[in-house]
Amino acid sequence: MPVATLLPLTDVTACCAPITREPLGAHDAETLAKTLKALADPARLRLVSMVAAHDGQEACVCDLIEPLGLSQPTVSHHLKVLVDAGILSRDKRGVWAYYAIIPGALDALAAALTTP
Amino acid sequence: MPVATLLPLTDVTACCAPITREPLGAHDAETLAKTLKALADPARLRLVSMVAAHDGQEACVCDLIEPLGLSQPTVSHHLKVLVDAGILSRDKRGVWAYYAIIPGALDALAAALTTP
DNA sequence: TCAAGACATCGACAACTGTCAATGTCTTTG
DNA sequence: CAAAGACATTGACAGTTGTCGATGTCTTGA
Repeated sequence: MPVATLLPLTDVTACCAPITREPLGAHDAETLAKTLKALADPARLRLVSMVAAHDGQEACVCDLIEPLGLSQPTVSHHLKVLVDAGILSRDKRGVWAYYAIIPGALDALAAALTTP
Repeated sequence: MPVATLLPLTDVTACCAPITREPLGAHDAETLAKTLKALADPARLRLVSMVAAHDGQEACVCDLIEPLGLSQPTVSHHLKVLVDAGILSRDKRGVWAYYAIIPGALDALAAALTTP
């Protein structure tokens, strides 16, 4: 398994200048779109905000299923999308998998959307 | 035709607190997701940045087709999605339709993603 | 070693999305 | 009025996505 696949699929942190500064190249647009797509879903937005608001800024899947109102496989799927996008981190401790927001990820995304 | 459909389909400006402050409600998540979905496409991201970087912060469809490399109907379609999401405005002058970024729209979106 | 439980993965299916060719609408100009 | 041109709309199609039930994997505790 190549190392690259262990890294976030989309690294928006070092992606591109704010989109209102200069025309976005095709490649940068693809990268930024992938990250935005990961966030552009009601269930995933709620997951991110639930994780952020949880005690210790982390939460396990079992904390998220019931308030979200979706099945366990679906919640796992959404969390995987967010991890692959570099928005959440996953830390397996014992039987539980704890998810947390990667510091700076959302800010980097926001920065790409605005004029500084 | 009810008046409501003339307004932006998603009004993220007055949508919700930053998603990292408190768990997002189902309705707010839906609203925010709709706006993000509008932006979460490479072609539309490039359109937004091309419009922003164009002379006078506005551009007509004919300015955008060739650099984007997509067909005219497809470009029109993407522009409509962005207008419906409240990100771009459309101003028809003569034969041309000029699109511009609605001031504050992207900033409101960015603000919803970060802790202030 | 076995049972229970937390989580991930798989397979399937309906719904949605991006794209284009063809066509329609409306404005300008000859 | 007729022709040309800018843009929107329609219809169709392939590809993607969100969801769930069923099943697999791994850890803990008896």
